[in-house]
Amino acid sequence: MATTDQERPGYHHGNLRRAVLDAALAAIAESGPSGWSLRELARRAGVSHAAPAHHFGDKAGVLTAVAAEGFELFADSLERAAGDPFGAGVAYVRFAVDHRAYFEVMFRPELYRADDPEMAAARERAGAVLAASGRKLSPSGGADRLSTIAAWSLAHGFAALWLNGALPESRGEADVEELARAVLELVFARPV
Amino acid sequence: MATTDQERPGYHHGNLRRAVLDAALAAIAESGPSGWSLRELARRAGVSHAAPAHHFGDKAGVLTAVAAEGFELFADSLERAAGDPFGAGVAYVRFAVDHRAYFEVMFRPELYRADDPEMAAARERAGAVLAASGRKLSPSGGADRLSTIAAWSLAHGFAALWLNGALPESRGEADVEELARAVLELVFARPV
DNA sequence: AGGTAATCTTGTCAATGACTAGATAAGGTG
DNA sequence: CACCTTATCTAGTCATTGACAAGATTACCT
Repeated sequence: MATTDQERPGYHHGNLRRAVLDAALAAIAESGPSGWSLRELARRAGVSHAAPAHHFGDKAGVLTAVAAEGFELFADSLERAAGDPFGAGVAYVRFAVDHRAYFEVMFRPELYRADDPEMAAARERAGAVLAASGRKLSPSGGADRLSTIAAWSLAHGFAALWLNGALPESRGEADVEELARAVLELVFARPV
Repeated sequence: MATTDQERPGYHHGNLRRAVLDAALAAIAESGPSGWSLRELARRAGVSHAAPAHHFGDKAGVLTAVAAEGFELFADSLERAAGDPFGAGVAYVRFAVDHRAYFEVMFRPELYRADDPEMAAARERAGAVLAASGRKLSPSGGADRLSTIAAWSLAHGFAALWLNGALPESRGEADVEELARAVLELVFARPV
């Protein structure tokens, strides 16, 4: 998200892969994961319309790279919040809001190549961190899987509803993190 | 979802609007809300490539109609399940799974005209039914709004994760309704 | 019967995704 | 330094698409 447009001297861009990814993230943030064209990314990066294909193959390739990078960043965020159990839930929501472009791609596998190895590895890393955080919510045995699903669904649903504007609160000046934490505590602040 | 392809005698289709909607629903179920073209819908309905435009204007118009119809059916489903409080949550998830094509459009307002009056009315009806169901979960005063958001987030998140295959359970032979009910009861089967 | 509006067709245009062939540069090896 | 291999990028092409315009056909109403 840094080196998008700089003077490009010669034939070779130097960092086209990064530039296209950044252009894609900007475009997704502006108009969703489908509201842009490969050729537009090429224009933004100042290269010919077919240049991005060399790095990503096709449009799905760009989105695969976005998802892979997204899951890496997501895992990092969740890890940093591994302290308290609510922290992971809050971090989940915060990531969705702060890195909306990544988030909107990550959980829409029909947009990209879900069998991409690099992407799958990143996704599994995030999944592992998530599962570890979930386990802290219910040290009891037995209902573990259920309460993990519950916590995940709660965080994911809140994030999704917030992002698509279904919650009236998201159109006011409410603070996402505050509200998310309140909801999580309401549900999980008792022994489960 | 009935009169898709029948012998079309003359110049006029007779029920093109319905036919295009059904074709859209089938196409969405097969390849998502963006994996098809207006012209393909026209081909499926057996009309010229520009015929659907008369009824829907453009692609967003088709998706607006899908969303409107979806919210109507959704409200119906929720109303039928208004008996027990968990029923609404289960019905939420069941609708998402049984009417996936509708659901995948409804909560993606960037795909259609979110200010369409007919669509907004249907959405608000569904919202009202949902709020009424949520109120039954917490007869207590005070935390009402929070627990409504929690219940909604839980059901929505579970449905979303199930649909996009993020839950390993959704790839096995697990029963959605059973699992959804278990999760809902785990979270809300105690005084809130 | 006649007119009006709704419905559908044909034709068109710029934009797009995907592909091909070829040009240019970078890096290593001798 | 010359050479070669490979990565990177450009230019050109094609079928498809969304959107629009103009005109043909039909239904409906009086």
